Amino acid sequence: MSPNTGVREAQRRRTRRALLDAALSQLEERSLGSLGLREVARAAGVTPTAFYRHFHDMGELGAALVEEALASLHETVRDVLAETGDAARRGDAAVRLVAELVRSRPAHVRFLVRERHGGVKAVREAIDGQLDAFADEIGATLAADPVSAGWGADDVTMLSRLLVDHMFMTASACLAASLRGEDWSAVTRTARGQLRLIHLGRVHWPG
Amino acid sequence: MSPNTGVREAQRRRTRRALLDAALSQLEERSLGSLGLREVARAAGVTPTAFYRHFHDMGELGAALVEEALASLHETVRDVLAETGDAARRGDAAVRLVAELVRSRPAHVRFLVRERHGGVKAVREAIDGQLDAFADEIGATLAADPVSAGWGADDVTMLSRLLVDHMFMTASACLAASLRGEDWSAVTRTARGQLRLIHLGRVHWPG
DNA sequence: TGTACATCAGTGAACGCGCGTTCACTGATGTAC
DNA sequence: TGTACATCAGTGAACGCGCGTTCACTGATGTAC
Repeated sequence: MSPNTGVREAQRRRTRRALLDAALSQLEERSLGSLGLREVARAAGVTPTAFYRHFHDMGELGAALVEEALASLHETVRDVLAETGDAARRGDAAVRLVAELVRSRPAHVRFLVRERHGGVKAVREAIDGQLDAFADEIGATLAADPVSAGWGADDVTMLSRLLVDHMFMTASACLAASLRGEDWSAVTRTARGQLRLIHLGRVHWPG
Repeated sequence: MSPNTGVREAQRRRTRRALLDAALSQLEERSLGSLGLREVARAAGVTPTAFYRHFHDMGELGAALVEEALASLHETVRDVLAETGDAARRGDAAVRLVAELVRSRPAHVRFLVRERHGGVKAVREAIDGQLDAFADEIGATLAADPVSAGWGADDVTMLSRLLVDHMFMTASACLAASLRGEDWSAVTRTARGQLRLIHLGRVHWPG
C-alpha cells in the first residue's frame, strides 16, 4: 500500500485540511497578520502543538492557501486563452471564469484580495509570483494576436498587467455584491463593459 | 486667546501626531489589525493610557489616517478635472497627481493600499466612502464631456470606477518600484499608456 | 500469519511575555474674580 | 495684577488573559522478519 493511502497519512491530511478551513473561516472578517496559531488550532479541534506538525507558522499556512486558491487556475486560464481569437468572447469567458472562481471558493478569493497587499510578506510574495505567471501567460497569447502586430514588449506587458489587475477588481466586486446581497449581473455587466472598452482601445492603439 | 492656540491644546496635538506617526511607521511592514495599542503608544513615547485620550481604539486611529491621507485630495482632483477638456493631458495630470501623492505621503498611501481590503471594517468603510466620492466627482466631469454624448449613467459609472481603481493600481505600482529601488519612469509610462488605451476605448465606444 | 520494534501525529502541562483596560493620581494649564 | 479653583493630558501600577513555543509523553499505525 502506498504511504499516501495509509490510515496515518489520511488522518494527517484531515487535520491539515481542518487547520486550513478553520483559518479560511476566520479570515472572512480578519487579516492573516492578526490571526493567532492557537485560535486556528482551537477552531480546527486540535491542540496548538499539533499545528507545528503541519506549518512552521501562520505565514506558511497562508502560502498554502495561496497555492490552493490559484494553482488549479493556470490550466483553466490557458484553456480560456486558447479558446478563440475573438477578443470580445474571450473577455466574456474571462469574466465567467472569475465569477466561477469566486462562486466556488469565495473564502479563498477574499483571502487573496485581502492579503495581496497585506501585512504578511511571505503571502504577498506568493500571490505576486502567481500573478506574474498569469500576466506572462496572458501576455504570450496577446502577443500572438494579429492585432498586436507592431506592439512592443512593453506595450504587451502594460496590457496584460491591466487585465490581471482587472480580474482582481472584478473578483473583489463580486464579493462586495455578495455582501450586499445582490446577484452579480451588474458586476459582470460592468466588468464585460470595461474589458470591451479596453479591447476597443487595443484595436485603435496607438491612436 | 483661542482655546486652539493654548499651550495645553498644542501639547495635545503633538501627542496625537506622535501616535499617528508611530502607527504609520509600523504600518509600513504590518497591517492595522495586527498592530497593538501599547506598541503604538511605546513608539510615540507616551503611556498606553494616554492613547485613550485621543482614540477609542486602533480602528478609530486608522480612520483618522484615512481622513488625513485623502481629505485634502478632493480639491486637487477637482482642479485636475477642471483643468482641460483634452483627455490625454488630463490622464497625464492624473498620473502626476498620483505620483505626487505617493511621493509626499508614501506611508499614508501604503496604508490605504493595504487596508482598502484589509481586516478592519471601520477603515475599509472609511476608504470606500472616500473612493465613492472620487468616483462621483470623476463621473460628473466625464458625463459633461462632449465625447460622452449618448452614454448611459451605467456606462459613466463603469468608466469612473475603472479610473479610480486604476489610480489605486498606479499608486501601488509606485510603491513597489520604490521598494525595488527603481525610479518611477517605467511605472508612470505604463500608467499613462493604460489611461490612453482606456481613453481610446472611450472615444470609440460602443464600438 | 504473528510478533517485536520503529515511527510519528497529536496530547497536555508549563513557561515567560505583552496585551487591552481600569483606576486613582499628578501637576501644568486655563479661568473667574 | 494676583489668587484660588477647575480642568484635563498624561502617569504608573495593577488586573486577568491569551499568546507562541518547549517538552516529555502516548498510543495507533507502519514495517521488518
